[in-house]
Amino acid sequence: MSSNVRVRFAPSPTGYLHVGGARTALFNWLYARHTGGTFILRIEDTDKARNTEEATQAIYDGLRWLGLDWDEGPFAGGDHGPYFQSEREAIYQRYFDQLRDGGHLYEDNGAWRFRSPRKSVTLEDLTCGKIVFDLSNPMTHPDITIRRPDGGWIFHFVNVVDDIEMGMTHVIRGEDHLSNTPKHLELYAALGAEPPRFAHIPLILNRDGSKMSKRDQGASIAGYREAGYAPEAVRNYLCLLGWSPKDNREILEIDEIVSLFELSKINRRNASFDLDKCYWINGQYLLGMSQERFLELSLPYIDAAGINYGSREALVPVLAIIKEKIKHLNEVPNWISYFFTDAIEPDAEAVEKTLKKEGVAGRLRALADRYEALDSWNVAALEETLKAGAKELGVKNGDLIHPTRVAVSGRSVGPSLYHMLEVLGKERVVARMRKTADEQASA
RNA sequence: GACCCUAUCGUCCAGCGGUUAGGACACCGCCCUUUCACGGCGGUGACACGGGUUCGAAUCCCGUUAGGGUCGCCA
Repeated sequence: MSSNVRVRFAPSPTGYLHVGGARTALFNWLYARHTGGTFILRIEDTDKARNTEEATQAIYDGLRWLGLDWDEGPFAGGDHGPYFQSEREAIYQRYFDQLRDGGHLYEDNGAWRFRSPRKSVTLEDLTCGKIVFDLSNPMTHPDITIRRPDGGWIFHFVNVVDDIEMGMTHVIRGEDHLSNTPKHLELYAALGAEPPRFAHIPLILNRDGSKMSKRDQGASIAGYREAGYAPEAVRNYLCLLGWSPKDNREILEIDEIVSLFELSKINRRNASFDLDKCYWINGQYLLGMSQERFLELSLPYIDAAGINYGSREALVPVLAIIKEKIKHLNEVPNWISYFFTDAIEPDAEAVEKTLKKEGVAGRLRALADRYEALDSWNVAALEETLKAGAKELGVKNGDLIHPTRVAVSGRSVGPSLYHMLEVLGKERVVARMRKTADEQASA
């Protein structure tokens, strides 16, 4: 399916990729993919003083991480370039001349301003509906500046020019631009251009209702990667902020969201960002994803932690037993480290609570002996042996389970004990149990 | 202040003239499980307020209030 729909994400590289910006990009991308149109990335770097290379990179990284591929723009090419406003000087000059020759501009202290026709402007917004703006009062709606005394261009002008030049059919942007739209409409009219259709989407606020800014928790897209979120989970959550499939489902494949997505179904209310919900969705994704995907996503965190796992194959059974236990990928290293080293650093609290008990050393030795004698090393045999051992020793199952867990992993929390023992292997399990028993006996 | 947008559980969404106002997160119980999670069952919890319209309003209209946005030689 293809269409003539052309939409764009036009960030200004002055900070990091923010969830609000990512959501705007996402909705544009969804609409392009839904309609079979074209998604364009345009970098609005007209403010030389505030633009940075890192911020531009963060935009690329964030969009790629979320899987929002663009069809035209930096790296992608396209025949409507260049895609950096800083490289479009000649185009702006041409449009500027057109406006000036048409008598729409006047100079004011070296800056150039656009003379508003001072009429009422009607916007047929695809998500907000029909809105009429009365721009007749110059006190409340002053003429906009389009060019600085130093020759630099102002957002309103270059944004409109580029949307004309790049053939945009729809402009999907944050509601913070809603009040700017009548000015843009005046510009389109003065330039004799057909304006695109507009769709203003609600803003994302903090839990307390305040506007989300770069400093707020959860604001930076890069932060989600660092915190161990799966990109598909964050993307799913972002889709739900202002849009829904209308049938109470929340975890949806992106392909299905693409097919269901429509601008008219976007909410009108600002939404506040709920980190708890995003966290839960991430857990759901981790739970539901394939072992291969889990491995692929976990690897960077494992490598960063410097765990010497040998081969990917060695990682597979270990990751398989912790996958449903964790909610964040950055927890993976801590959950698997003791599978790949004997240099365990025991958790002091766990040792104190479960190992510093009367008779622990003896019980560990007794179970270690039984385990050593085992012919088949599997979950069923391990469980059976432990329970039989507890019976013979006259203790509760827990009196063996907890010390064993701490002895072999150094932690009180981990995967299912029997699965953990199975993957660890007889040799290491027996050795660690005996070593711990010796330590406790001599302590 | 002017203009614009918005108003359903604490949060995110359903609802679009007649529902015991539904789901999810969070929270609180219970079950499962001698770890931690997952899962299951149940519970607390909302139509901002005031006027209309209508036989009947969460749903339509007006006002008030509240929140957000815009009013830059930022984008």
